[in-house]
Amino acid sequence: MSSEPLGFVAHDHGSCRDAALAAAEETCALEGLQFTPVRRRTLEILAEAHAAMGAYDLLKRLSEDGFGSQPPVVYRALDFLTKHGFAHKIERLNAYVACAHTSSRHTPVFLICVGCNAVAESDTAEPVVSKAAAEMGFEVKRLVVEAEGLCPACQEGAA
Amino acid sequence: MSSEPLGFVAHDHGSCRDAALAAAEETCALEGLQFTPVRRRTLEILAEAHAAMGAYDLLKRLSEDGFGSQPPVVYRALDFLTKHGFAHKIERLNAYVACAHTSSRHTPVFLICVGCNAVAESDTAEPVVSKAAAEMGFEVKRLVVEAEGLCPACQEGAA
DNA sequence: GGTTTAGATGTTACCTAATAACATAAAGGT
DNA sequence: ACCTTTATGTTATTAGGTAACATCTAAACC
Repeated sequence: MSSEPLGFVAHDHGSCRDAALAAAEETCALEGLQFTPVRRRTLEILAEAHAAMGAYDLLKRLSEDGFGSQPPVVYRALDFLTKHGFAHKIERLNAYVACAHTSSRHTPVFLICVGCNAVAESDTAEPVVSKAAAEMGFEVKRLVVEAEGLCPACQEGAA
Repeated sequence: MSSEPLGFVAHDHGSCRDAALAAAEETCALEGLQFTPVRRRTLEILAEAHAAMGAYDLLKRLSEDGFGSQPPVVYRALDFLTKHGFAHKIERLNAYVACAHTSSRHTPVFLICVGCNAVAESDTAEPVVSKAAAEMGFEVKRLVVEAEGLCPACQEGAA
């Protein structure tokens, strides 16, 4: 459960959740951030799902758990989680995932399987773009790299 | 107007439009695709705007021009244009741009200026991801690479 | 202890993005 | 001419996201 790419291999999602929560808890304590019940629960749901979830699915789960039922509830929690790197938005899917790299800040690359909707997170995309950007004098603040395709299991299924 | 990165330099948008339309026209003739009035007009609007446009802004323009006024009208045109590479979707913005590389198929990298909303398109991102993907046995079908930041002009403005 | 203030949570109301399902109208092939 | 495919248009609905405002809680201050 270190920072190596987790990929599409089968594994225990329970320990993913624990790791994600523990990491967030620690960071929040360190930086004086409020890891409140909604925020905690939101991350927990994401980490357990271990897949990209839409904001409204997430919201339904939250309201079933006794939290507010209106969109701002979930969007504020997601703002917090993404701002501090505990979760990421998958732009291609308008959906959210718990961060799989509990260690530190990074420029994630997402691999989205169109067969089973699993999402794997891998590190270090930075170098790719910097060349093209530099040529134009463009200063990169944030980078989105998302690959759609087939994970190993779904490649077999397709054949 | 070749396939070199156009970037954020000032240039004649009129000739961009002509180039984009000519290229689409040619490809459609070659491949037996129907470059119908709505599709043509949609690409034309995008190419003239020379910026990312939301689907609903585009739709308003189309309906003012006498085409249908309901969402599917524009989404179908956009499906056609993006499927054949005449336009691209900017996932980060839920918006669409005419393709700046009239020549051939490519894996575009988009540089999105958060200062002025200009979008530049550059080529070749492929190599970046292939390594991470290969490590996990992931087969990439489509790649989204979008950098947010500041273009040269807006960097000066910020200072 | 009581007060002020900032941050968090909840609501209503609304806007933008996108798709499903169905009817009609042209093109294209035989 | 006839049939089939592709394209266009509609209505209706779902998903994604934000603005504005009221309330509550917890530090921080006196």
